[in-house]
Amino acid sequence: MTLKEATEIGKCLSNQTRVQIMEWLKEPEKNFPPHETLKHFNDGVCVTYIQEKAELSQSTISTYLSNMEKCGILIMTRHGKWSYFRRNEKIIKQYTQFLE
Amino acid sequence: MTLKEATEIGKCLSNQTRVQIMEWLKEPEKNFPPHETLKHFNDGVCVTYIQEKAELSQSTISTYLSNMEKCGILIMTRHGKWSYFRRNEKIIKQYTQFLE
DNA sequence: TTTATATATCTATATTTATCGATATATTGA
DNA sequence: TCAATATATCGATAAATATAGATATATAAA
Repeated sequence: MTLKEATEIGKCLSNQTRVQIMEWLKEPEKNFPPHETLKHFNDGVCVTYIQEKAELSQSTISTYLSNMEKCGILIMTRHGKWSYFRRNEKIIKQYTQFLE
Repeated sequence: MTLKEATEIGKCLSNQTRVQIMEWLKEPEKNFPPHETLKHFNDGVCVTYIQEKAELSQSTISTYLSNMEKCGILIMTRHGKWSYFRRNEKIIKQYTQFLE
């Protein structure tokens, strides 16, 4: 992991809501209602559920999640009209190892 | 570690120079000249050396280091007119465990 | 005690980020 | 095809951060 990549991750983790989202996504089944279409959380949680729980506008949360995916800490999977986001544990591990 | 505390650390790690400083402080003897007064790096590196290497103004670096100490990732030790800064590995570990 | 040096703090301005509403795009279902 | 829904993107403005120079403070050295 380069300095630049680590800094991009740091920027995503410099806002309380975004850190909170990372925490929520550790346990989707505990923090979110079940999806109607997908019967599991294997691919994470859809934007709408995250937005409702965060209580910020849809556009704000969409931008957050997009940037968090761009820097690698989230993985997005599209199913039909839904975008599901989950943690990218591999990159998160690389980041924490970089810091230590 | 609380969400708030983790976010404060994230803010410190959201700037390339500050992340760079954290990296430099992993190996002070490799990245900085020896101090004239103190003959070791046990307490870290003085502000002036960090400032010169970072090539930003003294006030900027002083503020950076002060904030990094406030959120816990650095430890400051004062010796005479010098302030020495070193990594706080314990808090860094707590932070990375929080993220994982 | 005066002077020099290291660091901290204050004030100001430029830049970046936060956040929203509006709108565009994509997909599904009627 | 058309309407509804989910998400993404755009444009604007408010708030926060970056950064410097000036100045204050603390300590050491002369």
